[in-house]
Amino acid sequence: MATISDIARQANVSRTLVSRVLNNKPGVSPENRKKILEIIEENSYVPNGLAKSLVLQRTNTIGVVMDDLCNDFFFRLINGLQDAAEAQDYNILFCSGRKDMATRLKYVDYLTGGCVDGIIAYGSRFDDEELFRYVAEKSANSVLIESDLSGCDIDKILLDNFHGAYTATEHLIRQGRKNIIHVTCDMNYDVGLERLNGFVQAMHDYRMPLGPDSILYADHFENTAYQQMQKRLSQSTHPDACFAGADKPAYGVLRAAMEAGLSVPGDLAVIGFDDDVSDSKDILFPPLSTMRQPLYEMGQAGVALLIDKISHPGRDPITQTFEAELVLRETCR
Amino acid sequence: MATISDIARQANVSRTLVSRVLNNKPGVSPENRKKILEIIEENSYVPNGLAKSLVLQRTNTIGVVMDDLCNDFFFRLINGLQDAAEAQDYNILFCSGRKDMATRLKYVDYLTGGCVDGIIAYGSRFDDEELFRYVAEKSANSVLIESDLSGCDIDKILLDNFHGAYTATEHLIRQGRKNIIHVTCDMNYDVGLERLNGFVQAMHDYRMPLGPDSILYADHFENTAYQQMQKRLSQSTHPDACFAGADKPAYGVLRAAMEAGLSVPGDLAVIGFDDDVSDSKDILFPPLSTMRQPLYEMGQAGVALLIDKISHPGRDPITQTFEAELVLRETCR
DNA sequence: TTGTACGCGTTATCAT
DNA sequence: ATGATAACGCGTACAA
Repeated sequence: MATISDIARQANVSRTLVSRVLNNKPGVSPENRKKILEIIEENSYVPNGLAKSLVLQRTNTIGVVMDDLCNDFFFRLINGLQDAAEAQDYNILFCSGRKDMATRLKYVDYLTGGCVDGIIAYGSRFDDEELFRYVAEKSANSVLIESDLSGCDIDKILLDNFHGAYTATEHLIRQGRKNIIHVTCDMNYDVGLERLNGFVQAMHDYRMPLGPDSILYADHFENTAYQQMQKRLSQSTHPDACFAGADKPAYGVLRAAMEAGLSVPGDLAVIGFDDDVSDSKDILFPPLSTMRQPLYEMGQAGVALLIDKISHPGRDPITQTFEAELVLRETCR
Repeated sequence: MATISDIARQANVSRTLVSRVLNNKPGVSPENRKKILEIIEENSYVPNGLAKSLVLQRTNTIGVVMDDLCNDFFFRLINGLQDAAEAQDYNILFCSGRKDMATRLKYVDYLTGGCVDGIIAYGSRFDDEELFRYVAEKSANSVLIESDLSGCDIDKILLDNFHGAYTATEHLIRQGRKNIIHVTCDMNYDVGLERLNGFVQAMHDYRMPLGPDSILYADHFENTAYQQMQKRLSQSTHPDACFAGADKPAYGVLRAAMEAGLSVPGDLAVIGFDDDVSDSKDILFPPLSTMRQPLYEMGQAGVALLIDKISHPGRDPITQTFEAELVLRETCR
């Protein structure tokens, strides 16, 4: 690996001149500039970013920690993060902290070790809390997305899951539905509880019946919700509307309903959550009404917040909350 | 940000001692070690990895470049990469080089700038070739997965797509199928062409009829194959077997066939490629027979190759080829 | 326009 | 056991 000194030696100039050429700065004679550029090309020299960052105290790089990368659901989020970062000439790095907490914390240590200017952590799993607290403690420049960690001076991008769930439920109620149920998403995530709470609150506010059969506990797989709904439909009284805590369970509900011969949205209206475009279900099922989570915008906002924090060290933490938007499609008119 | 000098000053010792404590090395009195550890804790000090890597000329980090991260299909690959890397105490970083070539090359420049010990590049899109050549040229330590770039001294992990396609087609032929068709995956990728070639070669070797209707051009979406197959089934003669270039088009074929009232595998046998477990189609469709691509193992092997190259600089490039495995499920017995 | 010298934060060598 | 010093590769005042 050639260094700047090697280049300087070959060009018979000082490292200063080479540095100036590298950074397109003035103060180099045209002849020298030309000669230096040639030698750089010859050696296919790449400046050492470590040394540069060390002296500049700045890497122009953002690190992202999330528990799982390869999930279609994150498509919009990752695109939002990347677009915003690259628009500001930041590199963006992704770490996947699956597995045990020790590995996750090791990645945070790695990232806080100087290779990035700031960290974005995504997720809302209950057992991720330790990770997020660690991030908040170790790194001055960090923002949490989707995780409402309390008691930490840290920037946050949140979605109002409670309000979104409330809105969806309210819509079903106002539509005149009488027997509304909720199928939860994975309750290991904060969002699961928040959405459940929103549902319950809306039902309560409108004096709607809420019994043990009103809530079906599922997760973010289609199958679980499908099976739960099958069981539910074997009972004598059928629900006429369902708010699901995520789109995947909503599809499970749809399948069970259609197999049971129910018409959608006639016999059963369905609203999901997230607007998870990962699956091309449009042929199998009627297009799903859902609470659209603006993940792209949330990713963008996260990066904006982080870059703002980087350029204004010590400023007070900011929390930015996004609202989910009711998108009405075929399963609920 | 506290530095090692800050810690040393507060502890009234030299940086040397602090460094020894940080790296669990002997030569520090118990009292000093205890005091230093306390002060490190107090300041929640994290050593600067940049400076450390600079002097050690080693980062213990691997960088991965791929065009798209958030795709369920990469689940096994990413897990293989991570498991292998972390087992050897390497950090692993992911960069997604979507968008324009300039951005992609920028990430390669970034990675070759010293922040990683080696680079793994994944993909086989035709227009990625420039990227891969750039990687091969700029970084001594790099391995390409799934891309058979010619004329480059670089380690490669390949899948024998031709042979896999040949095997699948051969199986259908030996099963006594008479009218076999191939539905391609995205032909913008090398793998698309290789699998098509394998199909054609097998058909040719066994003297099977091969006409313009024998090949349906699709991509890696379910819909395209679905529509192509619908069209194909509107013709008078129906195929009795189909080898699809990927699992998603295979599902499209299945759907069209089932909607047309064909029995599977009775009227139509189907074999896919990849064993893409991303979708939970098992309820909708009979479990798909497929050529399983050992992505997890390929990821592991890629990391192993890279680490080997790092520890044996200058060794000759190695190419490792994996075979796809025929997994027989319901759609073809 | 050009070059010298110092500092970024760390580890390693060699003293003491 | 402890500490001073050089080195990693780079940017940048400052001097020439």
